[in-house]
Amino acid sequence: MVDTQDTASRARTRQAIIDAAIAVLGKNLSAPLSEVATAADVGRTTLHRYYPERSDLLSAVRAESVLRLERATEHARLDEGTGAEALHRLCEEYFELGDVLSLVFGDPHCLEEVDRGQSGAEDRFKAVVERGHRDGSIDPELPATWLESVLWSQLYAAWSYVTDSGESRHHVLRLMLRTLAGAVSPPP
Amino acid sequence: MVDTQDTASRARTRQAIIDAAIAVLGKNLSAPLSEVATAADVGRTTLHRYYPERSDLLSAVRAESVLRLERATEHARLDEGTGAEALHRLCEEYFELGDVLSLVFGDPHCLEEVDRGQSGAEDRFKAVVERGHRDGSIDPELPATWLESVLWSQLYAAWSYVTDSGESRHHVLRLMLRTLAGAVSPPP
DNA sequence: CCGTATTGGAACAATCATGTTCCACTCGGG
DNA sequence: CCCGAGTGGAACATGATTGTTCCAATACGG
Repeated sequence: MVDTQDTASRARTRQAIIDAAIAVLGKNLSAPLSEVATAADVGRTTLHRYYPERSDLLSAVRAESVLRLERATEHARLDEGTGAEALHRLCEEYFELGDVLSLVFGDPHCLEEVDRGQSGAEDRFKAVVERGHRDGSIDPELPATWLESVLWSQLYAAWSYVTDSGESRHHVLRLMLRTLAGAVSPPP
Repeated sequence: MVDTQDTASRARTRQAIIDAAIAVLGKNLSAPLSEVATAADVGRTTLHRYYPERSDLLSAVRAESVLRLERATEHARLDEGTGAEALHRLCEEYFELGDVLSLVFGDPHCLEEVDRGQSGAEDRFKAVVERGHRDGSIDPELPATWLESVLWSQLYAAWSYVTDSGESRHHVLRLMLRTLAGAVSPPP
C-alpha cells in the first residue's frame, strides 16, 4: 500500500496474478500459493511481493470479482422489460464471468462482500423479483432470497458442466436459460 | 482390517465419527482432522485408531454416503408414474440426506464413487429422464446429464438455504420441488 | 548504452496438519 | 469387585505451506 502507483509492467503482472488466482482458487479455495504462482507464470517470490499474505491475495481477488459482477450487472439493464426478462439477461451476463462463478459460489465470504461492496445489490435483485411477481412473469410463491440461491447454483452448475462435459458454452447457456425460465415462471 | 468385528461400543464410536465427518467435511472438505474429532466428541487419538490415515476416513465417509444414497434411491421407486414424478420423489428422498448433500456436491470424487458403487446409478437416472421425455412430463430438449447437474445443484442450494436462512426444511423442500418441476417440464 | 526497475531462485525460519507412540484413566461386563 | 476393552492427553517426528531475506540475472526506459 506504500505506493498506490503501478508502472505498466507492474500492472500487467498484478493482473496476471489475479487472473490466475481466480482460476486456481475457483477450483480449490485452499490451493497452495505455489500453484497460483505457477499458473500466473510468475515466481512465488514475486507473488509475495505483490500480496504479502494469503489474505491480501484473497481480498484482491474478491475485490476484482465484485468489480466484474458490478460491470455485468450494469450490462444486464435490470430495469428494462419484465422481471423474468431481467433475470434472463442477468444470467447471460453472469455466465460470461466464467471462473469467477466457481470462486464466488465456493467462497461464502465472497457473496457477503458483493452485497456490501455493490451498493444494495441484494435490494436491487429483490426489486427485480418483486417486479416479476407483479407483472406475472415470476411465480409469486418464490421469494427473492430463494431465487437468488437458485440463480447462483444454476450458474455454477452450468459453468461446471461446460468445463467438464466439453459442451460449447453457448449450448450450455441455452440449457441453463431454459431450466431457469421454467423454474421461475408461474405454473400454468 | 485385522478384526472385522466391532463390539457394540466400537460400532457406536465409529458411527459418531462418520456422522461428524460428514457434517464437518461437508462444510469444508479440507478441514483438519482435529475438527472432525472435536465434532465427534472424540480424541484425535481415537480417530486415528479407527481411521489411520485421512484417506481411510474419506473412503469410509464416501462409502457411507453411497449407502445412504442407495437407500434413498430405493425409497424413491423410480419406475413408478411419469418421469417427472419419479424425479420429484427422488428429490424428496435425497433432500432428507441433509449434510450428505453438501459432501457429495463438494467432492468431485464422490459422485464418481456413487456411479461405480451403485450398480448403474447413472443409467437408471438416464432411463427415468428418457421415460419423462416420452411421456411428455420432461422437456425433451433437456438431456439427462444436464438434468443431473440441475438436480444436484438445486438440492445443494436448498440444503444450504435451510442451514443458513433458518427456514423450515419442509418449506424449503416445497420451494425446491416447485422450481425443479418448472425447470424440467416442457414449455407451454 | 547505461542504470534502474522488476524478476526468479535458493535458502531459511515458523507454523500447521498429520501420523505415531506411550501411558494413565475409566467404564462396563462378568 | 476386578479386569480388560476402549479412550484421551501429551509428546514427538515428519512433511507441506507460508512468509522472509538476499542476490544474481534480465528487461526496460531514458
